[in-house]
Amino acid sequence: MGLTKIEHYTVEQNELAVLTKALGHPARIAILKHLISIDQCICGDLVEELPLSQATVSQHLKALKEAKLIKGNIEGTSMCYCIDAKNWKRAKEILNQMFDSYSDANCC
Amino acid sequence: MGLTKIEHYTVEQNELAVLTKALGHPARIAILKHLISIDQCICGDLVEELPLSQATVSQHLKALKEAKLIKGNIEGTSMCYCIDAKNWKRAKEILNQMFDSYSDANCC
DNA sequence: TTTATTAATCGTAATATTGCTATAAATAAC
DNA sequence: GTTATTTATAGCAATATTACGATTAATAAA
Repeated sequence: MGLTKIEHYTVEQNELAVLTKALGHPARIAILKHLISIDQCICGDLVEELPLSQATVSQHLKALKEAKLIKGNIEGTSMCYCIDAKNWKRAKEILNQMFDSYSDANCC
Repeated sequence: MGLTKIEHYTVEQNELAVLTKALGHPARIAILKHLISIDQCICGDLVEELPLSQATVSQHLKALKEAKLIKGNIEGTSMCYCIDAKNWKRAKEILNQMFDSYSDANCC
């Protein structure tokens, strides 16, 4: 089928899944790390950083934007993509909430 | 194509991508949360918890196992799936390493 | 106005994922 | 041995993802 029935899960579960799914590609990880390392960015730069075509990089940027991990501002003739500070923090929080809800089990 | 060329990225980037990709489905998030909440588990229980068939749950468990987020031990006639404590900690660490490498940019 | 530059989108193809039913394999209970 | 129980796997169909080249749209430069 290939169709995830999101209505069967909680809002929280879907939020975490959407977030991690957006992170789940090395190119998108690479984009985020690059954005972090240089503090700001335009897409042209990224295409040179990545082993991908301009169209593919644009698609990955769109995915990151939809997950609100980055935001894009028009900067004259090009786009300035940046980490979305607010949602970056929230992403970290909800992930750590999950990680921290586990404390060594007494089984296995 | 649908084929990610992992050889074009760093080991670190691929590790993060593999981890987050494994987390990127609400059913797998739900499985992890359930495992955490009850400290131990057998698959039979899970099938009743989730809106999925036994076969599909088994597949998701396999994905989580391959990402080393959980481990399965044979427990008599059934399987005992648990959070993989060591790798759970590592997962948290490498994700936080990324999250913490960002500190509010001075752009946008 | 014409010509670059930049980034998004369209169309396409290959591969992956999701999910099911049916089946297999392994053990436990009878 | 036969029959349940439990989990994994095979096989299949539908949808999603990844990636590309080509095109579009918008602005800047000439």
